[in-house]
Amino acid sequence: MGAKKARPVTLQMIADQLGLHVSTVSRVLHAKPGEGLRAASSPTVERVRRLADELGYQRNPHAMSLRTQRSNLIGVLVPRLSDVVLATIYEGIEEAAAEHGLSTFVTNTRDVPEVQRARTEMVLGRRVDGMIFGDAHSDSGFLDEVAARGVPFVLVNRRAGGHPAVVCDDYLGGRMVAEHLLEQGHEDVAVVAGEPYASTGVDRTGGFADRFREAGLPIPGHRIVHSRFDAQGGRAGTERLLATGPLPSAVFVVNDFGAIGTIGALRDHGLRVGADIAVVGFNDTPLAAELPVPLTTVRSPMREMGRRGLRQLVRILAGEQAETELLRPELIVRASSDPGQYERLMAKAVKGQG
Amino acid sequence: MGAKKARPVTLQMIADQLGLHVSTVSRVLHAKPGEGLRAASSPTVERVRRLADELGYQRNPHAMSLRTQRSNLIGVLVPRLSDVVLATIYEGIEEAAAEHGLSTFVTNTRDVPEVQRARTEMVLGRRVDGMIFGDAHSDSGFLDEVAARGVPFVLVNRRAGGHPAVVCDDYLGGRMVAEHLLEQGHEDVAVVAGEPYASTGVDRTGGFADRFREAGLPIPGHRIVHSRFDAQGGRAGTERLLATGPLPSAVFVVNDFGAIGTIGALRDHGLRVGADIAVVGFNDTPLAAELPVPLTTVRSPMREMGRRGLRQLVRILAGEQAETELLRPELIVRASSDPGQYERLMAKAVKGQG
DNA sequence: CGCGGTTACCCAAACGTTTGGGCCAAACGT
DNA sequence: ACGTTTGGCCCAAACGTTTGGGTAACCGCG
Repeated sequence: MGAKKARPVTLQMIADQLGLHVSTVSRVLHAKPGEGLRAASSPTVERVRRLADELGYQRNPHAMSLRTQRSNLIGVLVPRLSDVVLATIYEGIEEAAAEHGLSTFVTNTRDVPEVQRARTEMVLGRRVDGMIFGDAHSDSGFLDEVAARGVPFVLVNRRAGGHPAVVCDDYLGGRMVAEHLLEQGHEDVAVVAGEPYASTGVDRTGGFADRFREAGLPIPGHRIVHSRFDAQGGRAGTERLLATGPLPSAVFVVNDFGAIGTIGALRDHGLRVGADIAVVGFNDTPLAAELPVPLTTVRSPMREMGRRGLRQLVRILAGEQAETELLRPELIVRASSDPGQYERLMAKAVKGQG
Repeated sequence: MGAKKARPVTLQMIADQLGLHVSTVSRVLHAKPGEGLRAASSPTVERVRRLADELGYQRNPHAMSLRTQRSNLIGVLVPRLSDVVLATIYEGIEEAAAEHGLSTFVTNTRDVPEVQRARTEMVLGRRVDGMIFGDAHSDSGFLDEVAARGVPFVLVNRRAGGHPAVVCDDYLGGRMVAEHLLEQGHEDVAVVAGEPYASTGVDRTGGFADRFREAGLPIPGHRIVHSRFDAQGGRAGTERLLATGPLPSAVFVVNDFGAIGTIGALRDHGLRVGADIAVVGFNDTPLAAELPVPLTTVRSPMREMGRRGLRQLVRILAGEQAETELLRPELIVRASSDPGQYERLMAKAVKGQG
């Protein structure tokens, strides 16, 4: 392998080759249109530009960051990237970051407070310009501390303590689900509400419960259980629901992956989702539509949330005021809670078999 | 907001406060055990250490990288983080990186060659010490170019062109699936083989097909279709399979998410997975077990793959020889391809209903 | 011809580290 | 007593940029 480790080309090299001073080259290549006017004559500019990309010049970001005290780096904390919701939000963040010439730095905290602290320090140690937290805990004084230290940041997906955030209107989403189930005539419903420290689950549950209360059907406490946000969590939560009292006619799981666990648990109990019991999820994860009984769910604009989160952070970095954004959710009704669709599904199935 | 943006503490500040020279402080704080012995007297060392963490000193990574020409940064390219397989691998990478004092830098390429190139340049522009590719295309001269430039890298998940890689033994995994289906007496099987440029799908299909050929049951070409690696891809591939010729008795989908699409398509055709047709996936994604009819699949050590990938890269960076690793897969038989389990499932269901 | 204003540059300091080489004094060896 | 070691530190250069401040040459103008 003739793998030469050629020393990268620097401004100095370009300057020497052209008989110019390094500062001139710097201005020619990097000065913003507004200020670099008197940098060099246009033939010189031409020569510099040509040589620069002939040699494949790439600015050394470390030198630049050192000098300017700005790294163009953003730190992103998420509970876990293997959660498709956060992964998708991150895709949005990264996309938008690239458009702004920023790079991102993402790390998993598993929703463990000590890890959040440790990773935050680590990321800050990397001298990022700002942070995006996708793992905010609503109780968290931690974020207040971070804010007090003057670190610019925004929250995405979950809100907390009035810090600038870009989230889905989870409360509204919850109400939409309630509205839908009420229309279907459900009166005895249950909620698998997710982790109590995450605003997502709490708000969704809140909107849902409020709407039912308004309909004169308040949801009793034992019909609301907390659980982890994954399939195992949904399964465990559902088992607890099934263990206490009679079967509800519908269950709202605040997250699609949880809903899959719920579906598994119901199946184990011999219950047919869509027929014996309605199930509704949240997020409209790609596989919701592909499940054997397609899942009713609320579509939240995940990628857009990431994009806007980054945009807000950029505004903060520019010294502007950030504003919390509430993105609009959309209810997607499928067979898991719609007898009409369920019927058609089964009809097709029977025909296919015959 | 009393958000003071205190200038971070530097070696210089510590040195001044202690009446020492900055180089002494540097050696005290950062010299490796072997070489820093004669750096300072132990009382001095004590004083420096104490003051450093009293002031909360954090080494400036940009200055350090600039000086040492080493960034302790690793660039990671994946097709998409919203694919739980890659996300999990990345979790492993990140975990291991943290243990080695490295930070990672991950970005999505959507398997689009131009994006791969562009992102690679971008990441290299950030002066990473090495790269991990999770999106290798088997045809790719691109990786050869990268190697020729002397960039240290390893591949994970997919192998290509003899470059150092850490992958699951996909060929063996495919054989295991074939073995299992042969035991169940299947003679007419089909494969949804994924993207032709990804070694994962190709190898899995290869192992599967070889085993069937050895059993005297070669798989005809029209029984193997290519498709994207997600649910939509699985669905589309399956539709094509169903459109051509009689129903196979089993279908091997080289990826769990694809399998979900397959299940959706079969359901639309009125076919009961596990009864009318067997389905097998790959990767043992968390939801495979939770599906209404639990999915037989091959467990691949994804997180471990990430960890080992990073370890190999570290070895390369240390000047050692990297070696390609083949991780052992494990067959997980569930109801989607096991009549016994399927029976029990249905029995429970009926009992639950009664 | 002197003068103000451009134009087209150069200079040098600074950002915070790391690191090879000094230097001085004390301890040691003979 | 006199070299030699070694402990404990300091010096200064270097990494590649950015940026506020020159300055020399030239132009137009009165």
